[in-house]
Amino acid sequence: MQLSPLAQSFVLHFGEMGSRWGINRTVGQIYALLYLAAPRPLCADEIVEALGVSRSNVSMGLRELQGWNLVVPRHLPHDRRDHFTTPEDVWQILRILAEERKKREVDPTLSVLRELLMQPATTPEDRHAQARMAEMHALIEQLTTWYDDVKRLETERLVALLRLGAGVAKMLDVKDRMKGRVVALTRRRGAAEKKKEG
Amino acid sequence: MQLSPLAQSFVLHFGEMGSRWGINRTVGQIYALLYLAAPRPLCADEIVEALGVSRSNVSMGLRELQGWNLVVPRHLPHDRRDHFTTPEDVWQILRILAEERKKREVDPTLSVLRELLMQPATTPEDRHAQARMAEMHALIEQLTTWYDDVKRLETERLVALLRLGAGVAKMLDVKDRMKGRVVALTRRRGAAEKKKEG
DNA sequence: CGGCCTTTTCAGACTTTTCTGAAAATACGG
DNA sequence: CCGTATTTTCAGAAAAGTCTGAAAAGGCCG
Repeated sequence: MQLSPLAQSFVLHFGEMGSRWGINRTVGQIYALLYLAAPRPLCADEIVEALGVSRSNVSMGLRELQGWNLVVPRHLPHDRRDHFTTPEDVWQILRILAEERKKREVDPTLSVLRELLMQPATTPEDRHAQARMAEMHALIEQLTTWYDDVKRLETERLVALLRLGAGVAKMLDVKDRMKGRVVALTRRRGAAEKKKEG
Repeated sequence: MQLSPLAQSFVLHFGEMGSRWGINRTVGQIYALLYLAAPRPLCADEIVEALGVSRSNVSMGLRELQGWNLVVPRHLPHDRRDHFTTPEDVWQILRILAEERKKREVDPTLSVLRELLMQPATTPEDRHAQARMAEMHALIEQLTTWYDDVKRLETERLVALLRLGAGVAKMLDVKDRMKGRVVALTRRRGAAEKKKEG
């Protein structure tokens, strides 16, 4: 499979971006290629040919991508070779990406912060340091709580929420003005257990 | 300045995480140190002593952090040396981080996608590739539009929005049930220009 | 200006990461 | 089982990134 200039540009761009995203060039390129091809699965040799990298490099890249759940293996009938593809739905990809990055980039920090906050602080410096850590911890908790909540929405609702944007904040004002009437309505639908209203 | 074990752990963790975040170890450590010390600014030599890295390394690290707007220089009276600190408010830090990461990690992709989508597609493969790119482009546009909207909120409101979480989606349901009454109220306050209702 | 203190630059040493080819392992049909 | 097709592993080459010390540059005050 020879890449068209169009696909080539896309693939090369993802290779470049790879470094900024903390993945390596080849991995970025493989992903880009599979993304473009989706839903058609490619086998390793097609990837080798399209990208001009070694077979072993592709093997390792595919393994890493599977570790991220960004690529899934597929078996085609009458073909012994493994084939690979990415989930087709971009919103699904977004969810996976968010989940995996959280797991790798946020969770470890959260757990270190928790641990350090448990330790007794003896000096004023340490007390100050813990106060700073507590602020960071609270922020991350708030973000991850929001994320855990939002990620459960079906895509259609997630899109609606995004489209609304800051409009939500305005709705909060409205809610305040309505002195609890919307809240009451929401409760009636069994929705408001988890949140604390103003 | 000698680091306590508590501060040490925090700093080392940020050093480690640095690689996953696409920044280097020293830069991560310098940032962690300044974050803990904030609002007290530190001079380069204090950083050198605390981290045990070379003066030149600190100089480069500080420059990078200034490029990210995560660290700002300060001049202390009666001291010719430059001092540095991070913004004290974690929400402010979050905003800066989001903005800079978007600039480096999202915007370039968005512009590549736009460019590639402008090009005429001749083959069926290219048409398919462009369709895939269009999906990705639409997703990113939606996310950045939401982000541009939300980032303008004052912190207090942003927090309220986060606390609400997926509750927003429930509010959307309520809105539907109320057959436009909330929308009308919102409009009266001049908030709903930009969004398309159901 | 000249001396002193501070910061920046940068060539190259060092470290880490990426990539490859060759060999080993695995899977599968006959 | 055997032979073939395919994938994985891995040692080391290559590339990329990080860090340092020495030297240059910058800035300030007398």
